[in-house]
Amino acid sequence: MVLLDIDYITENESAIIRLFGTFMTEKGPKSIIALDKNFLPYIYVIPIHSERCREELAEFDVARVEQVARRDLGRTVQVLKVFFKHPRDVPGLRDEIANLSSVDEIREYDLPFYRRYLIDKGLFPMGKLEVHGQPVATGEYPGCPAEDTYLLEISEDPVPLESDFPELKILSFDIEAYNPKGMPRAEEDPIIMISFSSNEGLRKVISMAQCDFDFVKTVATEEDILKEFVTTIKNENPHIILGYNSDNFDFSYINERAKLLGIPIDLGTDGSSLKFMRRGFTNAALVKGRVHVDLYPVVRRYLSMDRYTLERVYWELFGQDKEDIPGDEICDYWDNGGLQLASLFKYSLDDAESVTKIGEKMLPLTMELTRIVGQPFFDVARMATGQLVEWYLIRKAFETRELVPNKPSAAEHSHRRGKRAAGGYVKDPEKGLHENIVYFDFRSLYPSIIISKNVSLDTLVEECEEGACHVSPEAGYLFLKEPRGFVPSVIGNVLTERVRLKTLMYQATDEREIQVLNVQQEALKRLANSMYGVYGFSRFRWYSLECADAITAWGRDYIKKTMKKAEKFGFKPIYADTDGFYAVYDRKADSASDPS
DNA sequence: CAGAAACGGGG
DNA sequence: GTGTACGTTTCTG
Repeated sequence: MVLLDIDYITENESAIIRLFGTFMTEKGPKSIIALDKNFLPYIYVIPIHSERCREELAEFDVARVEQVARRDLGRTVQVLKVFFKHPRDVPGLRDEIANLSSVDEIREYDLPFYRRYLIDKGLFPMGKLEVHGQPVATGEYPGCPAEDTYLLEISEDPVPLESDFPELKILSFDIEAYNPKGMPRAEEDPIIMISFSSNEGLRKVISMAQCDFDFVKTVATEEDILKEFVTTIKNENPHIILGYNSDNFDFSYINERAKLLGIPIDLGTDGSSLKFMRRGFTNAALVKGRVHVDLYPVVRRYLSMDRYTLERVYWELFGQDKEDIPGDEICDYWDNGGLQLASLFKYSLDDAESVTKIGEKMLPLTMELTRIVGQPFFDVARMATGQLVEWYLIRKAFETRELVPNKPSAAEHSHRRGKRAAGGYVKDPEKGLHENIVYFDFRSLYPSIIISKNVSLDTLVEECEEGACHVSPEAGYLFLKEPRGFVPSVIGNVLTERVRLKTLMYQATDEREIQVLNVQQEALKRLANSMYGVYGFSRFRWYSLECADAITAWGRDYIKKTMKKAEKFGFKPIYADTDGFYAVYDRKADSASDPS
């Protein structure tokens, strides 16, 4: 099966992991839910005194305790792996355990259960895996009553398989609501149209209004629009549902109208209804077993524009204007009928089709990041790059038996924000119109410094033998040359893998293969380029003012030295920023030979 | 000027 | 859900 999503449910006081997937049958793709009953949540406890700690832990209602060896800041430590009976036990018990007199510190106590599962089992969403086990009749598990879904209880660990990009069915939708007073209010303003577009050619607009277009499906009431909305999605059975600002607008609006009118929006492959997850101050709309992706946050992250309206994004990606009906005129177009109503139908469908097109352009990168970072597509599509890097490192830490540093407390966070590392070197540009400009820049300056100077939390030392350390300019921080630090080794591997993929890409002849390799190396580039920020980002688990400071100090040192050298050859710098500078060639100043 | 509040996308 | 965005712009005292 291809792993689309993951969560867990509770039955008889214990947690059951649900792997939502899809597999091919002769009749087309079929949804599958694989259940795993054999995974327990755990945290690490670093004891002051191991025996005494085990005695104190015996008083707690935990499943079991194991002693294991892990790496922490360059040292091997013996830690206790404390298993709990249920994820919900963790928040309460961890604090009590942290306060025990025999406990120094607790670690990895706040990783969501399903993410822990993916990491520990070596599974990657959007990748293939093999599952073995017993089929289960639907209805035997809470929340698994969907008829068309294959339900399986797994008897051994899922086996991850090598796989190409999965071919996924994408269904986009867009709603129009009646809005006589500006933005529509869900308590009173009805939905008047819902349009669909799929990557398999579906074009459909549901409305209670009539129109001659073949894509229009006319129904009697708003209730019927919502029912037809649910039926269409169930029939199309897409892997991915796309919208634009659908987390906060379309799905929220549909949910509120459906509640008001008593229509169930049971779109999940387990038969569950639409859910909303609070992510900070914003919502994410969740359809179990399918991946709902809101393209708005995706586009905001990957494209740099002044505005992110659907029209602007479409223009940016395809260089074409899109027909637009200003928001406050939609109710007039609806009320006036005739030609105006017809163009409203066209506009609505066009929006859904634009979403499909934008999705086809933007999703491959998100898909690849999902397969590298190893967290659900749903989450990756909504994660900031800092989060992506962090979850990538957490997985790498598990693979190399490193303990993950804790998230900063609120106090620690504000303390970190108080003092920030100095930035890159900037030389203000010299005024005037310059000719014969040359540009010099370091390729991936900061990642290169991290690797070559072994800048890492576990290599930073107070003192060291002559020649055994890299010494940073200015503050003089010491980083051991050996062994390789955790973050430098991860960045090193990412860059090596990227070089390998680029080599394969240049050798490849198949157009599709070239495209895929290109997206893969792009994803790694994105990851490597965000990784240098790990030390400077105040929310980050691997934050280190010393490391951040050392990196920028080396950066300033390199750029200034390079500029000085360039000046000797007659290049006069006119502007510099962080990892590069602009210079004009001044023949008179050139004391050396041919500057080329 | 600093800190608080609003904003984004959507109709 | 082993949880609570985010970075930037505009307003206010």
